[in-house]
Amino acid sequence: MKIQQREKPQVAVDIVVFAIINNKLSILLIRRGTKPFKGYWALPGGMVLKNESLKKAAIRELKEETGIGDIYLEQLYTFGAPFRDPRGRIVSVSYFALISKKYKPVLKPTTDAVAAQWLGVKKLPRLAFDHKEIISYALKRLRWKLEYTNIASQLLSNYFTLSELQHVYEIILGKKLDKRNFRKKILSLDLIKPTRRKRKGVAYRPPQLWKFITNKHIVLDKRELVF
Amino acid sequence: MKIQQREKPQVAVDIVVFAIINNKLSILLIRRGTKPFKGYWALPGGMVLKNESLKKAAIRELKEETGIGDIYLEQLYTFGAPFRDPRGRIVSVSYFALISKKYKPVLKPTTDAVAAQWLGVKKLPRLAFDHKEIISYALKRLRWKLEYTNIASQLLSNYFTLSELQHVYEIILGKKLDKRNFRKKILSLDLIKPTRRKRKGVAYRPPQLWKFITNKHIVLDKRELVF
DNA sequence: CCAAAAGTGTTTGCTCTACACCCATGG
DNA sequence: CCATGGGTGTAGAGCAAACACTTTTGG
Repeated sequence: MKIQQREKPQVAVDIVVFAIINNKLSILLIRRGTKPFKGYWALPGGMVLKNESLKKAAIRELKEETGIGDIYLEQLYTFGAPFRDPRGRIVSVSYFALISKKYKPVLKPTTDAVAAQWLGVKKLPRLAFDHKEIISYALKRLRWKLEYTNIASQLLSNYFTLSELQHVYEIILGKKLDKRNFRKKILSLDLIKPTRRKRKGVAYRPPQLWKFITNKHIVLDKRELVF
Repeated sequence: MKIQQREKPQVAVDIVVFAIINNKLSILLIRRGTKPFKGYWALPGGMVLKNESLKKAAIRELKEETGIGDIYLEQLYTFGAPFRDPRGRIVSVSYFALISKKYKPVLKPTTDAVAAQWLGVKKLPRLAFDHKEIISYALKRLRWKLEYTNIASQLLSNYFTLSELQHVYEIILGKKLDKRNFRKKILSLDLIKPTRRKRKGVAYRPPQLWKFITNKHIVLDKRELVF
C-alpha cells in the first residue's frame, strides 16, 4: 500500500503499553506486515478518526490489539518531525498505558501486523520509525511517576501482597530495595490499606493482602517514593 | 473567514510564553481580531507548515509575535478534542516558552491579532478556545520544573544577584522563602557561580553578581529545589 | 548618620539508611 | 522438621527548617 504525501499532516496515535510479564517489564509490540519497515517491530497505534478525540483513538487501537478497554492511559509526547514516516507527514501523539495483572490480554494480529507480542524492555529488537525514542521517553516517564503517584496500582491485581508491590518497584527501577524501609515508606503515605484476606495455599507464612485505597490516579505533592 | 471541516485534522501549535514583567509572572496573549472568539484573548500560535517540525513552527510563530528567536521552548501537551475549534478539526500541540530578562520583546500585532500584551497570570481574562486549560497545564509544568531543573536561568539576565534569583522562585511559587536556606541550597547544587562583578549604583551594599554555570538545560536527578 | 538590601551560621528536629532475626505455613 | 518467603524495630547519619544580626553602600 502506497500513500501519497499530503498537504495536511495526518494525525496518528502510538501507544507504549507496559505490563509486567514473567517478572519483566515488557512492552507490547507488533511485527509489521506491510511496508515501510516490513518485518520490524513497532508500537501499536493508528490514525485518529474524524471526530474522535486523541485519547479515544488510543483506547480504540488498544482494544483492537489486546481486547482490553479499561486501561490506564496517559499522553506522553507528540512527535512531528517532517520525515519521521516515509509515507508522508504523520504527526504522532504518543500515549503510555499500563496493563494490570487483573486482565489477561488476548493479543490479536490486525491488518498491519503479522504478530503481536510482549517483549522485555531490557533487550528490544530494532524498531520501526522513531519508536525507540518514544519508548525511551515512556520509560523515563514511568520511572518518574512511580515516585510521586500511585501508578503502581495499575500494574497489580486488586489484591496484592506488599512483596508484590515491592517487586513492581524493583522491576521498574531495576534495583533491589530494602523490605523494611519499603514497607515503612509506602505505609506512611496512606495509599494502600490491609484487607482481611491472606493469600492461601503458599508453602510459607501466608501474606496479608492489601488494596489501594482508591483506584483514582493520585499525584503526591512531593516525590515521596524515592527508594 | 470560514473554514470548512476537513477530513484530515489540521495541526497547529499554541505557545504559552512566560516572562517576569513588573515582578509578576506574565503570559503573552493576543487579542483576536477575527472570528471565532473575536475580541477574546488567546495564546499566540498558528498552523504547522508542510515540512516544518512542530518545534520549528513554534519558534517561527514566536519570532513573528515577539521578534525573539533564541528562546527556551519545550513541548507541553497536545489537545485534540474534536470540537475544540469551531472552524473544524484542529489538533493543537502546545509549547511552553520562557523569555529571559536579557531580551526586550517587541510585541507585534499580526494578521489575526489586533493587539499583543503581557498579562499577569493571577487575573487572566476570559480566553478563547481551550486556552485556559493549556495555561493551567503550563503553570503546573513551570512550577514543577523549577524544582528539579535550572530553568530559572531562562527568566534572568546573564548576570543576576542571588536575590533576583530568589525572587524568580518566590514569584513563580507564590510564597516567600528564607534567604539563608535558599542560598545554601542553590549553592550546594553547583548550578551557578559568582563573578567578579558587583551591581553598581545601588543605595545599599552592592550585591555580588552570579551566572549560571551552563546555558544548557540541566535536569537534576532529584527534586532538589523544593523550598 | 540613615535607609536599604546584602550577606552570613548554628541548633533542632526529622527523615533516610543500614541492618538480622523470628513467624507461619505446606509438604 | 525443613524450606520458604512474611513480617517486624532501632540506632546513627545526614538533611531540612527556623531563626537575627552585621555589613556596605548612596544620599
